[in-house]
Amino acid sequence: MLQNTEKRNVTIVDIARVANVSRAAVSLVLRSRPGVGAEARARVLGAMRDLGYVYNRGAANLRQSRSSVVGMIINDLSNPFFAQLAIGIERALSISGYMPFIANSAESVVRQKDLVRSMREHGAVGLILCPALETDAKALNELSAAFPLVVAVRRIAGARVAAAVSENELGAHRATQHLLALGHRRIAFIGGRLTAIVRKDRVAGYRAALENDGIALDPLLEVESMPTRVGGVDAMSAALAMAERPTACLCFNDVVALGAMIAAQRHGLKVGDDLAIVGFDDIAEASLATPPLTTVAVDAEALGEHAARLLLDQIRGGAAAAGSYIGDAQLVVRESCGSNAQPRAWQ
Amino acid sequence: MLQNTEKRNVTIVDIARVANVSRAAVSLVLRSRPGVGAEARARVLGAMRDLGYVYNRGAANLRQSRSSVVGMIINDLSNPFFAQLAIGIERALSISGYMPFIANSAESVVRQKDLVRSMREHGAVGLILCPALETDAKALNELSAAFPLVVAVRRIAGARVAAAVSENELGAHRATQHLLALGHRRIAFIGGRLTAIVRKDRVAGYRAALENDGIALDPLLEVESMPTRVGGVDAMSAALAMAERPTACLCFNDVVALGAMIAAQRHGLKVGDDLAIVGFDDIAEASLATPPLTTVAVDAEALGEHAARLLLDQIRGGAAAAGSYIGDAQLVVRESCGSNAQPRAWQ
DNA sequence: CCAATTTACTAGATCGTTCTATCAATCGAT
DNA sequence: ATCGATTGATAGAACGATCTAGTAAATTGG
Repeated sequence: MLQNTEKRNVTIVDIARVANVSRAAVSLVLRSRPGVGAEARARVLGAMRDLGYVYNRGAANLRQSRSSVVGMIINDLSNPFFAQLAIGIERALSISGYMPFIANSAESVVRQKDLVRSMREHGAVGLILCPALETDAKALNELSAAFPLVVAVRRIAGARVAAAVSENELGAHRATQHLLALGHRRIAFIGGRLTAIVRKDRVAGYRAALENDGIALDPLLEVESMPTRVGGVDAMSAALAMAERPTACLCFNDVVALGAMIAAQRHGLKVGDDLAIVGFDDIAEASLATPPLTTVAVDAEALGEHAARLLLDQIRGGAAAAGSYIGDAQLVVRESCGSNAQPRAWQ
Repeated sequence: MLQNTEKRNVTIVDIARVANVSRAAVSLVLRSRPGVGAEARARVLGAMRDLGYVYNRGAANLRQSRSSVVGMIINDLSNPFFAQLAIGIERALSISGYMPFIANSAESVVRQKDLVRSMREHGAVGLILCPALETDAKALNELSAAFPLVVAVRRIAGARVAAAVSENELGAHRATQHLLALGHRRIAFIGGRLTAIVRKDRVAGYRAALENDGIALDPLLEVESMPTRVGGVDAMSAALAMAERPTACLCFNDVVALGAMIAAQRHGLKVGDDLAIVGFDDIAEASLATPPLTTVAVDAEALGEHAARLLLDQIRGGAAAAGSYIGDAQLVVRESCGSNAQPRAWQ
């Protein structure tokens, strides 16, 4: 096998010279277009193999002034829900012929800003963003005006941007109704940041369900935390330190719920018997927890697929499209609110 | 704010015209190099802001024939260990001024191959690869000869490539010794693919520890599976269906161990009392499982950091460097092998 | 057999940036 | 004054692909 001489990488000019054709002919072969004969094509292919040619997509993009890379910025890759979402988006985009690049903002708005800039500089034709907490709506609107953008999972207050999110209010309403139907009257909302719209939506569903049953809201029962496992531990510890403990908790999401379960067990409570816990997302761990976690299922793959579709519409259809997708959120009853075998025994 | 006319994006030529300087001057300002006066620089900066200029890194890379993007291909982003590794690598690379792009091969060698090609085409200057199962060693050697490459976590049989891995054999040895010290004599190795070197190394440590105590190896006790949670469920189910059940299991990794715990609980066994389970990796879930999982801790962040360093050495130092890093693997005793409070009570 | 079409192929311009010269001032220092 | 540095600025050639507009030969068809 011929080795690259290390000083300069092989280009179509080298191929053209070896195959004894013009650059243009090589370019046609590369893109498998008609207009070049079988024997010439064979010579080109042979030369490419022999010289170890690698296509320079950057040069092609420069000339064509369009590329096929799209960016994907995830706020927290260590959260399995977002990892799953990233996988879903990646798959949907790559079967449409786009090359998605994933990056992790780790909930840092400054890192997120750098990443957005970098991806635009690298010629991304669009961006799917799971925005970091405290993302500025104005900056998002400006970005969206200049550039195909879809936000996923989290809407941002005041941002008029295409979005793929889920039925947060309805899902939380269903979960709360379930807890009410089980006889609970003192139900807490555990975790999540106050400023996050997702939390506001879920809290709205939670409050609506309580008020519908004529239960007075207690602000103390809405505990803030980071949307992480340790956040869940903290928030639940705070809730259990209250004078009048809740008997059931709707958690901001599953990782918070898993943290909350840890905290409850540390306090000697048996989740399911002494305390009911509901999560949100239905990540893989939820069904494997002890006890298995009752949660509101969000189909991350579907969310990813629709986010990808919204982005492609925008890329292909100009700046016109700015639709949105709202995915369903169904309650999945497991055992963290009491054994499934004897539901509503109190009725 | 001036809007882009949508037909053509603004370039340094536009900036130069507006600021009344040459392209070269704009380029100097962009890279904040000397050779342009204060007032001209101010005019350039103003024009950039007004026109909404975005730097075209592709064009710059083309001219300089070098870029700052490096690729990162992860075999399974849904495994928190690899997600954590990805985060570690990303952080290490980005503080060195490189722009890492993450992609997920989902254990598919064909997708992995496509991704490698795509990343080279996009001008990546190097690649950190967590190879998919069944990755071909020859292809890897050829790639490494032409291109800075580091494999992380998994070595590949026959591949002479820079690698950042962990003390798999020693770690498994330590874990097995721990189980032996607790009095176990029938110890299974659960999960992982037979062809994976990581598994071979861990099995080697497991066997060595058993033989060192004069315990005969039983091939039936080494159960293969996919290195996933469902793989763990399957493998443990198979192990529990055996005539002579194991009393302790060393699992290929933590996700397998978590799956194994599920299977054990389904069979009515109490993990820690009826059956001892040890994992490998120490992912975040390990300490939060019920019971908390005893495991062999691998520092994913450190592994990522060293993988990044190895790659940077190769990029900067030419093809010379091909060192490797082997990270420590310490046993972390929790409760999945019996309560920590009364260890070795049988002695 | 000649015009019209198709096929195979190519030279040169082009994308947006950086690099290499080169040039005209300005500034000291001989 | 004159020479050499230093500073500020610039024109034109790269980088590696694609696109446009064209040419020469082969094929069709009446």
